[in-house]
Amino acid sequence: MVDATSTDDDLDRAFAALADPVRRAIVARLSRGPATVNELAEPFAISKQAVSRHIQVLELAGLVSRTRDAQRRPVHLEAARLEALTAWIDRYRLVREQQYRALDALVEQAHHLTTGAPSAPTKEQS
Amino acid sequence: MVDATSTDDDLDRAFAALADPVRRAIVARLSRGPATVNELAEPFAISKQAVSRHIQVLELAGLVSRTRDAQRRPVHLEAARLEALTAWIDRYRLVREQQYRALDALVEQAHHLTTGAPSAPTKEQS
DNA sequence: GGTGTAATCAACGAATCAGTTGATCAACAG
DNA sequence: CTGTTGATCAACTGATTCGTTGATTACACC
Repeated sequence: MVDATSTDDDLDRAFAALADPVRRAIVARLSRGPATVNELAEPFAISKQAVSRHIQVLELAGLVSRTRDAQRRPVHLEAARLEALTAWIDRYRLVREQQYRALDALVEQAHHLTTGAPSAPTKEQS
Repeated sequence: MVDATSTDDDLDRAFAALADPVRRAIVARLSRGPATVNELAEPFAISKQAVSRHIQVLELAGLVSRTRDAQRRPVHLEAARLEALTAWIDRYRLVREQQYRALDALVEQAHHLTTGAPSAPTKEQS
């Protein structure tokens, strides 16, 4: 099992890496198996160098790794880092928000009561 | 019941929003209930205006929403968008990569064979 | 009205990023 | 050795981002 707690820097790089449609497409493509830079660059209307840089960003984020085959450098997806991201999100997505939502309204009311102010009857401004 | 398939732009903004330790800390804090800008700004060594902007980024990403209470603007976490992110990741994290990993080595071998080159005397998979 | 508080807007500088083109490196093939 | 292919490096530009300070809006209390 992978270390569930990534450093801030790890998360920074990983989330930032996925904040780009080209890089997400590369991840999607790699989930179906490894590919070379040329193969990955083909679907896009940008230069091969740009794709190479995108891959480097993904690699620094730990989302992919590169092996070696002669001149080729097949890129592989690193599922572990993806799981680290879901691990982070899962900590907060099962939110106990709903109940607090109602509580928030109560606190608001309480504030008006303690300050003696009448609770505003449907704020409308002009 | 949120649309499980977010647009590229939605994902861009959401992932980018989480690619910052301050904003992630805000999300973490909000998972324990709504808070005002001042409350959210307190733990950080940056100006209140900067935090306000961070919240705006999160809001544009659909990760939080703001209600209204007099001068205060309590910020609430939007769990739905977080789930949209895990939904995207989950599509690729259960990767069939491992099997392709081995296949990759085979393809490499095949390449050497078809080109008549002697393959490295290493790979042996029973 | 006037004061104080919560929050945003506006303008600015420093830093980072995505893309480009041109040169370079490394591994083959002849 | 020469040529070709796969891929990266280097330098440059335009756009975006993060933080700052100063001014401004919106509301509440007196």
